[in-house]
Amino acid sequence: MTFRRSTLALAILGLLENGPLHPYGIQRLIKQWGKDQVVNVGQRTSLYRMIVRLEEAGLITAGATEQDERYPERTVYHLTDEGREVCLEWLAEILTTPRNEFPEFPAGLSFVMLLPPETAGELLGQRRERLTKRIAELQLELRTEVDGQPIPRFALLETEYQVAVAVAEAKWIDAVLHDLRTGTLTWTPGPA
Amino acid sequence: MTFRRSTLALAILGLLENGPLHPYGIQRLIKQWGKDQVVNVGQRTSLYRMIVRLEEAGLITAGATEQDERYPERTVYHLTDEGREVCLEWLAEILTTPRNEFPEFPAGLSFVMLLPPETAGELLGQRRERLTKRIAELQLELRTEVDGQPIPRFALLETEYQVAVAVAEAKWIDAVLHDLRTGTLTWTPGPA
DNA sequence: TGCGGTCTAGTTACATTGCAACTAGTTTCT
DNA sequence: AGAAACTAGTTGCAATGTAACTAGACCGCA
Repeated sequence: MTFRRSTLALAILGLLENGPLHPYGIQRLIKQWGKDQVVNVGQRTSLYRMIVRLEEAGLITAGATEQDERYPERTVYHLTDEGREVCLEWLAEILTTPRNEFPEFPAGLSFVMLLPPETAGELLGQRRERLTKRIAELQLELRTEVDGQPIPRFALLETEYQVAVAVAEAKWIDAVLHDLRTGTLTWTPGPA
Repeated sequence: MTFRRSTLALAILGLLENGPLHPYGIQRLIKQWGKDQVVNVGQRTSLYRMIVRLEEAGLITAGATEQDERYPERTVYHLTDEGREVCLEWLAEILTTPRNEFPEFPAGLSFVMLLPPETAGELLGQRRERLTKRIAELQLELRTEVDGQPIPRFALLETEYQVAVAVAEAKWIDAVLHDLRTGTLTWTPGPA
């Protein structure tokens, strides 16, 4: 019964290395640290369900239920030794092995020829604009300070990476837009 | 009842622009055109289910069932006008709007600080090697010929894009590896 | 001619994820 | 006082992913 790995499970285990925490606290922490950019915790449904499954699998255990007057009781979870192990294993696999996750943009690209080249150009132009904004946002994040101190670089690697990739995409689109304008790249629309 | 978009659904509609086809034929075509790099058709389960749902939604219709002596009967599907419309709408949204799909590598990166910096370096070094191979494979694909003719560029945009992104990732990793070696980037392992 | 391997063409079952909506109390702002 | 936003979940269904199983056809070769 090897537990199937996922970014959500990794994030939960990873955060619990930091100390025991209750579900809502995990979600808040992910958001506070900006990790919600790389881990999907939008709907808490998945989070709660994942926590249950992790407990069943023995990777985390429920500790005392904290009782604050004004909040409903909150069960605090701890990382088990096995959980710690699994977390590091996953980390190693994820870092070493590039894996195709079928994002939608390349899939869309592979059907551009259904559109007239001018339309394709307009659409990609819009994407280019949005990418510019996104890059600016990410770069802002790289420069944010907490208590007057910049965040240490090792805690921002994923953002750095996202910038690198987004910039590469933007450059590639620029090249394509150029070739569309000059007519170097063109096609007759419709089924190949 | 707007049909939820997905790369698989897009691929099916997109391929049917080309002419009516039976399920297995769709899968084969996706593989032949190398689109299986960007559209997940590994298990046919999803494909068959998607076809059923697309038909229920009226985006495709079952035509005659082709009867070849030696094969089981194969129902041929056609694109409907609505299907054609939806396909183009999706294409426009996909091309214009960058969307976060939470790949696992950045998620992993955001927990590197749990590992000792040297280990992180080794793991990323392995990734770098595999990326090199992957890039070579993709570039080979860009240069393949069919009947002595190179494939037209507009049919290879998604591969071009994948190369651009993979190269950017490789360069970023190189920079990180450099900074790890020089000690510019470091941290003390364990929970932050 | 029989054997293994591969291709064609699916189905069944179960695990996991994602999305939407609903409950219900609390704090904060205006 | 009322509206918005936060805390802290639950329920239910739709969609996707993963594994494994069936079953006939074809292909090379020993």
